[in-house]
Amino acid sequence: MNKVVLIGRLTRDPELRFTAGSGTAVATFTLAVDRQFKNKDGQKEADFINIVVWNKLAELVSNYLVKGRQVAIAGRIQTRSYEGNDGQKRYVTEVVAEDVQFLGTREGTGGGSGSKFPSDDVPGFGGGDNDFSPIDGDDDIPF
Amino acid sequence: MNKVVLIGRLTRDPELRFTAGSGTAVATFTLAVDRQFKNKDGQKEADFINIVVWNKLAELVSNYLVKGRQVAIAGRIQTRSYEGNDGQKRYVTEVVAEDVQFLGTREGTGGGSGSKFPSDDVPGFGGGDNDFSPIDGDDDIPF
Amino acid sequence: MNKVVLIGRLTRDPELRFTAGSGTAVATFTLAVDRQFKNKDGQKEADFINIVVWNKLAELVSNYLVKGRQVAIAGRIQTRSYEGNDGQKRYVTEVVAEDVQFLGTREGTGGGSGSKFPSDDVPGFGGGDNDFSPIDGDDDIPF
Amino acid sequence: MNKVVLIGRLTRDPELRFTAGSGTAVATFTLAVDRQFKNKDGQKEADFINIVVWNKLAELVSNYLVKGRQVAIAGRIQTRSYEGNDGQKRYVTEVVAEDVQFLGTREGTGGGSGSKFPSDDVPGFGGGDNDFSPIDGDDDIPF
DNA sequence: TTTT
DNA sequence: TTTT
Repeated sequence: MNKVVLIGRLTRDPELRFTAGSGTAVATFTLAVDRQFKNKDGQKEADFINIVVWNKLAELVSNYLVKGRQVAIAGRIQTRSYEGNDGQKRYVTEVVAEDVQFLGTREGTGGGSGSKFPSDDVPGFGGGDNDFSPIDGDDDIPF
Repeated sequence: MNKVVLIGRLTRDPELRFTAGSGTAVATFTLAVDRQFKNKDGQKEADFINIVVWNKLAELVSNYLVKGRQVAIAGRIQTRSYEGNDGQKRYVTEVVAEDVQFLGTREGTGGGSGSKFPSDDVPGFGGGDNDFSPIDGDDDIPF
Repeated sequence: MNKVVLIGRLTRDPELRFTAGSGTAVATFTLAVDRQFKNKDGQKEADFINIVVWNKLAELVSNYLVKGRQVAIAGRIQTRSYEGNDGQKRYVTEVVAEDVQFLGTREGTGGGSGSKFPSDDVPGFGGGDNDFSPIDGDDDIPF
Repeated sequence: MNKVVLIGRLTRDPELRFTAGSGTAVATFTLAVDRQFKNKDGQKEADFINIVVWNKLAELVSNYLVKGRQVAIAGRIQTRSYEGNDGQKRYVTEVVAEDVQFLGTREGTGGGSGSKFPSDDVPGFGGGDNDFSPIDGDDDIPF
């Protein structure tokens, strides 16, 4: 059992890549998730959580999400390791998104890098309450 | 919104420390969480997720959990950064446990490092279905 | 372990009551949660889930939420039974909300019954990303 | 977004049925989920949550789970209505299980109705840490 | 109608 | 009795 639900805002536009082997689409971005309580200095803080999305959902995400956009994500925590430049083993913890629900509106985007948000006529994208199908990816990871 | 639920087994006995400032108890351990699907080579894999527990729950965890023990954890994902030995900024992602439910029995422990599991007479520890109160910690982190 | 996360819209304004014994505040409303997949007739459906909120969070909810407002809720499933008018035992399943995060903006409210949504000056209510503290209630239930 | 995670014990053996139309398998049972806190009388209470499982997972569940068995369930809350015997509309809230993870051991079963729990040799059933694939069902519901 |  |  490994279940995660997050609501936050993209800190940058998603990056879309494709695996070397099968050309599977992978999108990555970071989600800023506000903490529930202020810290001892009264500051509101956030956790910056790396998100990975596979397949068709990766393409949707990279087509329609931009920096500043608010989303809800359901998925699982995944850990990986890789060799650092210094030859040291590094460990990475990220969230593999299985569902992504767009929240808020074009107005709430925060500007980012130009509106890639679909018009209200795009089928299935009018309400900000879209929920995409589960995906999964087992390919070599291009990052 | 930042919610996590995990079921897995401790890869080692918990480590218990205390914050410099207020002496708040903090326990840390790693949870091996089996993946749902085998990889392309037919191997069962696991994610190794770092868990942090604060206050009274930290003491319970370090008193009663040992390597190999199965637990369910509810909490939230937290990210931190620190200066590496090489002066480089490193990022850490971990799960702050707010509830811990002990699962399985002494038999299922896998041995670990001697039985610290409480006898069935210890009030509130008989069934493997204990659920502890939420805790929170905002102190300086001693690790 | 009993954890729920929902995102949906209020089907009506919240109802606020107070327990007979201690005068504890309890708010109730129904959340329409869109299903992920259309049914066999191609219709989008929703689940209509009864929500119960206690204490200070009940008052916040009844002060600031109106019909049509989108929210994220974290909590737990609770079952109760009561005697029906016909003397039959009836069973109720509802979600006790422990956190409520307001989503969307005044514009997204759908009007409902007049704007009770707080102005952007109200401390802690500007962004639609407020998350309130856990609450709990063990009083006699006035509904 | 509609996500649920529960850990509890079956109050009875699962019931297996098949839809009229396509003969899809559906299993139902009730899960007793212990509450985290005792009530004002110091009693430990539980919530009794109805679970519905579809397709191949329904058959696994009905083959291997018995009354008393501890499981973790991930899924979603679903509401339905039906006509009561008195012609009145009744509302039902239940959890559609998408993953089921068996917990505990044969010893922890509580007997129920004879051991249907698979031997440790059955592939994929040795550890009590099996996690089955997501399923979904959209058929007419035979209950 | 409820489990350990 | 249901929301957008």
